[in-house]
Amino acid sequence: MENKSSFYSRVYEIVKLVPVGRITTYGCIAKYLGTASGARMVGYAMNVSHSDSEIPAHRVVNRNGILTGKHHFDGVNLMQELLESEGIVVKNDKIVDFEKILWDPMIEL
DNA sequence: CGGTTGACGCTGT
DNA sequence: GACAGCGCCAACC
Repeated sequence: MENKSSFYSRVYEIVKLVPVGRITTYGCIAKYLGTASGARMVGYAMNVSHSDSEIPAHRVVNRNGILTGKHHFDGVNLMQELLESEGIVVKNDKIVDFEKILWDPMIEL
């Protein structure tokens, strides 16, 4: 666990801890980091996460369970494909049973 | 050191 | 119920 001062590094660690078949939200991560209002920062951190191929950014969605960041992937369908590949059902760019598979670091940790 | 940005969230109309 | 605007905080130029 590298203790990086960068806010992003912390986000990476959280996302990496998300188990397969589960997802988390920007707001939950932001809140867990102490910056509840900085949900945008979490999303921005994911953008930088491209340097780290170990980060399943597709498991991170907005608080509605919508694949808001799918546009940032290699392909618009890639994000949904990855989620479905892990057993997550996605419909209309939204995660089905989103609340059921939601993995909240504040609760799980 | 200051301005801009950004994969969000909430409240108001 | 849908849409728009504002706020937040941290990194980047």
